[in-house]
Amino acid sequence: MSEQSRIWIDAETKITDAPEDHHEELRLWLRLFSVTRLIENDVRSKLQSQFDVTFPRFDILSQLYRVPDGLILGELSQRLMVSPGNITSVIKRLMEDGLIVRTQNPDDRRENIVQMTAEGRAKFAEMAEANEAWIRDLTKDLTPADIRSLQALLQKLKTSVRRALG
Amino acid sequence: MSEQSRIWIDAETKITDAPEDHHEELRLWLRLFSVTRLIENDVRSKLQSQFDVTFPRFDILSQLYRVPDGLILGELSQRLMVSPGNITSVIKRLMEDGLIVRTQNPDDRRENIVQMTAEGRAKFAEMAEANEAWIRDLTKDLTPADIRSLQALLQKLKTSVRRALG
DNA sequence: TTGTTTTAGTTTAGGTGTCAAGTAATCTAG
DNA sequence: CTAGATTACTTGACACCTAAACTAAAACAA
Repeated sequence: MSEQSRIWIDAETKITDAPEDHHEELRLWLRLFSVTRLIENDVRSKLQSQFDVTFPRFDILSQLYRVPDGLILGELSQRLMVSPGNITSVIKRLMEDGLIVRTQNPDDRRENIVQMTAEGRAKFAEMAEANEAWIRDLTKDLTPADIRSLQALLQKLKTSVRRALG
Repeated sequence: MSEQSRIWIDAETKITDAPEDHHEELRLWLRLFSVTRLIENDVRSKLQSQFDVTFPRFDILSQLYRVPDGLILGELSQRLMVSPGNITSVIKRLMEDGLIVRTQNPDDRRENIVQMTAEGRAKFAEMAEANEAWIRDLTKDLTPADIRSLQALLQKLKTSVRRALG
């Protein structure tokens, strides 16, 4: 097998090509997963090389950027869909970098609010702009109508998943 | 904020609701990412609790299942879109579990072919069936037409991404 | 009030992920 | 034939990630 042809093979390429509808949902999931990973890998490597920031840190910053009053750690964990135990350590490193601050809520000392520093906001603004340009570039073969349709269908899928999860 | 309302907030919910088309691509990516993570988290936790297998191991097994002759490590790495260094350690553990075997290619001793054992095939068949049922359940609010449209649009997106990546 | 339960976050153990540097085998140009 | 590339894979350092067990604070209930 030539090197050139191998590049285009991935997780969803090789499944049985049965015309019956029985496996279409699985095929859909495999494609969803693979295209997401493809984009995520590209974004991650660009964030790393151009801004020396990891994808998870960027993810946290983008949440906090839109909420100047900050978020409780648990809220952050739910929005990012990652475990609470994970947030703890990533937050610590972002604090060490001076990009966010953390304050205990005096009215409920269990809660800790994190928010961005001015430095964090400035750095994130730069990254976000680049990120948006990357995404526009990656999606440039889609028409506005494609994007609207995809958006709507993904919303419908998400609703379906959430309903199934109870 | 009530607990009930918080559950439904996540990465793509809170972005600015500007009606201009300028941020639609980014919004699309955020939704794609969040719905993928939602499904992946559910599948991972079910694989763990019901079969004591991790998502990455399942991912490797599902590739090997369809290729009885096995795959070279590098091919596996490309298909799964993960780094070669990663494959090494996951493969080692799958071997220790007796689910796969590894053979050096005598014609090119740099290459190592991995393939499933009978035990691996049997265990995977069970998991794959459960997995397909989970996915059907998660997607059950989508019509066959929805699924076909999504499939086609994701294919178009993937082509766009691949073209952009060169 | 006081004992129980719930909630917010941390810690630990272990698996997964990248990148970069390293090794061994093969290829290739001269 | 042989020195320098290239290819396949491994290793090590470090970052993420989850689940489960833990601590501390607050809420609740008798």
